[in-house]
Amino acid sequence: MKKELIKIIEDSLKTLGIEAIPTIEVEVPPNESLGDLATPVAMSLSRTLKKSPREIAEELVNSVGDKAAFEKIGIAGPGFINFTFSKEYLYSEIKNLLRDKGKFLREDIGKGRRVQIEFVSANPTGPLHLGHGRGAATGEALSNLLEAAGYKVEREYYINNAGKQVKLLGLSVFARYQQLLGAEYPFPEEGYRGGYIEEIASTIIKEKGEKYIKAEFDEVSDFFIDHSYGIMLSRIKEDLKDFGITFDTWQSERELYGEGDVKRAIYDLKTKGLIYEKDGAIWFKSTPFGDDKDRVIIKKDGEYTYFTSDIAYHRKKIERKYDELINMWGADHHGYIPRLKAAVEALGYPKEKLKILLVQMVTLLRGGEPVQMSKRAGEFVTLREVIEEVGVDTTKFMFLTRRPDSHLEFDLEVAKSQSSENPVFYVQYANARINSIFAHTKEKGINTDRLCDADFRLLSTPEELRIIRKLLMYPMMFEGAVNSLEPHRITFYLQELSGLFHPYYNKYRVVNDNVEMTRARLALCEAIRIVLQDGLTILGVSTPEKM
RNA sequence: GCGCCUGUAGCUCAGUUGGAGAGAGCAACUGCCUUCUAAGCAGUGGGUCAGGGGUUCGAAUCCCUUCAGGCGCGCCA
Repeated sequence: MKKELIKIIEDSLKTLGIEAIPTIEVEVPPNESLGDLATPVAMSLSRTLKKSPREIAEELVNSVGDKAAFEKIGIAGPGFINFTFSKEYLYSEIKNLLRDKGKFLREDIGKGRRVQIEFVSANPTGPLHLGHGRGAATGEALSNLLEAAGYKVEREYYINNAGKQVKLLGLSVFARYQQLLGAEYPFPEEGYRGGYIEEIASTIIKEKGEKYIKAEFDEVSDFFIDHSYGIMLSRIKEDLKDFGITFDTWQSERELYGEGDVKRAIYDLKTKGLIYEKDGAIWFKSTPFGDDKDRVIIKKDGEYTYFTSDIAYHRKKIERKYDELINMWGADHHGYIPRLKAAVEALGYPKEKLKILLVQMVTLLRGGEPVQMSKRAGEFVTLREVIEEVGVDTTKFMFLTRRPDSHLEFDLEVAKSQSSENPVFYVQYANARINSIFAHTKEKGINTDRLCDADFRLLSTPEELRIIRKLLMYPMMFEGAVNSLEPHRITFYLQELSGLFHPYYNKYRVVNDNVEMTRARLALCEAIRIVLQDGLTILGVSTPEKM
């Protein structure tokens, strides 16, 4: 719809002999009585052509070639050109949708380009909390969206299993282990205090008995660390699975050390003269690449920093030759962006290749009161608890009806009390109702084959035409969502589409005495169902047959 | 102190990358189930787009500034 219009506008500009044709912008007019689509192009041409916008608009309108596609073309306001498509055009497009939905719904924007999306990547030192859930839902929806747009998408989870944090996890479990067996052992100051630490300690007792009692931690640390983080990681995987999130690859931080990636990264920087020593530590000269200070990559005590392995990690990503890299981070890591981009650029890669999307914090409330989310203190509500309390689809929709970079207040009481009113059900219900209509046709023995051949001219009520127009907007909305990397646009679109269907359903009977009319309306319902299911699938939300 | 994000209806949030008279859901109130699912429908009320300047044909959107909230500024991850 949009593409065709742009072409028509371009053609008529050419007929007018205008040489410098700008990128034609097309938008939806604020009021539907004005038309289906509008362009402000006359206004932007006004300056270069030294003519008034309305004058240009009139010339442009007069030179439109394909008049049959439009019912009317009007000029309004300061010089907007409003296009109202003809019914014939709408009918032929809806027919295309039904005939070949893949071709209609999909815009091949990616053209097979490879993109890797790294998201969640929570430290395996505790269960996933709600903030991780937001990243998970958003990352999954974005991945699905890009995949639908013709990108080859790889979803990756980066496992921080090498540093101080997993060591602290091991030590926390070790301390609990000793305490459970009645041995005196001081719990680490900064240790993880959640109940899961004790659970892990108990399983170790069950499996290994008192084998490690009164041992030195340093001697058994490998076991405690590996065992503990292994359990945490498998729990995280369970949580993600139950939340409906899948990953293609799991990159381990340890592996980067084991396979020499870290050494190679340092070597690369060294040969570029970007490494120096100061105060007993080794530094990476990141300031020439836009960072505000240089960064330590090997500490005084000989240990690497987290940043060092991250450099290696991103070097490896780039070596894998993705056309684009997307990292989805919690917004609390935003200060880390300049240094990582500096590293990417220092290694000789264009930093535009790496896009870092921030997902803002989730403030968890219960009845208006903030709930603590500190992992260390062990007081936090897990993602699992939330989805058990309010449901997977509702939780996802809570996240996907918001811009990722907006702060979000998630009140458990509100989420629960509203869960039956949640917009997700409104959309799913529209789909379920349509299923129900088709179930009804079966009982009545109505032929639902080849609905694309129905007589669309029978769809002439304002409601029906409005629905058709909305359906035809889907590709335009889809393209916008892809280009801006904003899956939440789909969420809003689906609500709007459902908001047209429900009143229609209420006012008109799809299955009625007129066979041809029934088939035409069934065709419309089928088209709605196709779009609803496509959108919900991209969002990672289920499409129940019945509700 | 510096940097990033946010401020739109009572509440939670959209606002198509600068477009036309500012939207949705929830909450409140009034009606609608013997016919394809009432998780629905029809209707009513609700705004200084945080404040102030600027840029231009045109600003919730861009720039400056003030205020408010959140988050960062480690040889932690």
